[in-house]
Amino acid sequence: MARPKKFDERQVLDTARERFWSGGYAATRMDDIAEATGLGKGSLYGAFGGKQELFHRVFDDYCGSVVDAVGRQLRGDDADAYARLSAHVYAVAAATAADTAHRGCLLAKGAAELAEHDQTVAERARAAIEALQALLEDDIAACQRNGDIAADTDPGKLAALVLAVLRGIEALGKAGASEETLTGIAGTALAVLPRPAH
Amino acid sequence: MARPKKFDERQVLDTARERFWSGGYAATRMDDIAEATGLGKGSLYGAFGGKQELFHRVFDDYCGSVVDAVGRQLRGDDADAYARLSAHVYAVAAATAADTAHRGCLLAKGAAELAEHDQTVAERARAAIEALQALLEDDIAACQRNGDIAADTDPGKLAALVLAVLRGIEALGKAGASEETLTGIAGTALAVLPRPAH
DNA sequence: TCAATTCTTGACTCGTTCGTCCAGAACGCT
DNA sequence: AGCGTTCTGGACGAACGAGTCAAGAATTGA
Repeated sequence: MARPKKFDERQVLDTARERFWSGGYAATRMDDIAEATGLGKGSLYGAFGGKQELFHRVFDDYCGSVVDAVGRQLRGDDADAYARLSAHVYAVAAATAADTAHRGCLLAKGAAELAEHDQTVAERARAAIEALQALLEDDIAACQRNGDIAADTDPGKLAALVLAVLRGIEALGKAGASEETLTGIAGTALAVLPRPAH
Repeated sequence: MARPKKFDERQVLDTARERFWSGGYAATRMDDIAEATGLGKGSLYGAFGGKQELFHRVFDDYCGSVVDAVGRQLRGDDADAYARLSAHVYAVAAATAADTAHRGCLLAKGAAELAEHDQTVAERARAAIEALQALLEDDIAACQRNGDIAADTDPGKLAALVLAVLRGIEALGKAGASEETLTGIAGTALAVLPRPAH
């Protein structure tokens, strides 16, 4: 019926994510993205609408994939709940330390740059954070059922604390903290979680 | 000898801070700053050199004032060390919640936007974070001497954890967390700090 | 008062960047 | 093959923003 698209939308979004991630929104040029993807600007605008809309697509995708990935790391049987929590916290510290370019997380970076002036970004970020907290809360509740964490503490409160520590690890990583420091924070955070008596 | 400056450098820096803070670096125009201060662009460039140099001045100032302010909150006698720590943690949560514009902290925002590509900003942010950690460590060590926190935990590790929580509170605030959530995190973080036996 | 010096103003230059537009290409259907 | 439709590429327009510059203003010392 009509000429089919020559490019893979998924691939273009990935490339755009890469650019926005390392440069930020304002500093990334549409021409960059066009060149990086090999697309002409006409195709780019035709397919995605404009810079802001493209960023929203990328940001949404990113938030979704982060929540998915964390979900895969945290969901499972009660028996392994604490091991999964511990692995996740250390994984975030390691990933942040390994990010030598200090790009941090696009969720945090995008929110920092745009949340104040872009309602859509703000809302999406809020939703993603809420989802992450829910995942943590479920896992912590499982830890409590399994006797790995004291049952007399509100799992929601502990989840909020752990989430804050994770976001803090990333912020410190962006500010140049060493891998040792970040791993140390992960360990200390896990160590101070209240254990059941005996 | 020569015509004296008509403007107050301090005031210009404050105005520039305001602009950079709410708009970010890339999205803030020198014309904006010129208009906001009432200065002509010539004076602005004559006095500060250029956009990047002006931002560096603003950023340095900001980092210095944050470290100073925290220092004033945390330094004092051993007897009040825990009260000061507690007050500080709650103060950060309250301040973040009160920041309805979700601007967050310029230190975090600037680092997020520029640390990857601007060596000077990265270095300054790292130094500020290190100074904050040192202040926390001193206060926590005082708490331990006074018997408010278990003495068998490395104060440096606890300080790193608390710092991560504080940075995390701010990150969550920017993502839209409620005052209740933020205050809750502050309380939970203080509650899980290890107490001396009896 | 005059000269020397530094500050001020805003118009100007020049590169940059978003978004548009259009001629032509690729495809499926008849 | 011919046609309608959609995609492609890149030239173009228009606005914008960083930094410059030159003419004039304010000030002190002689």
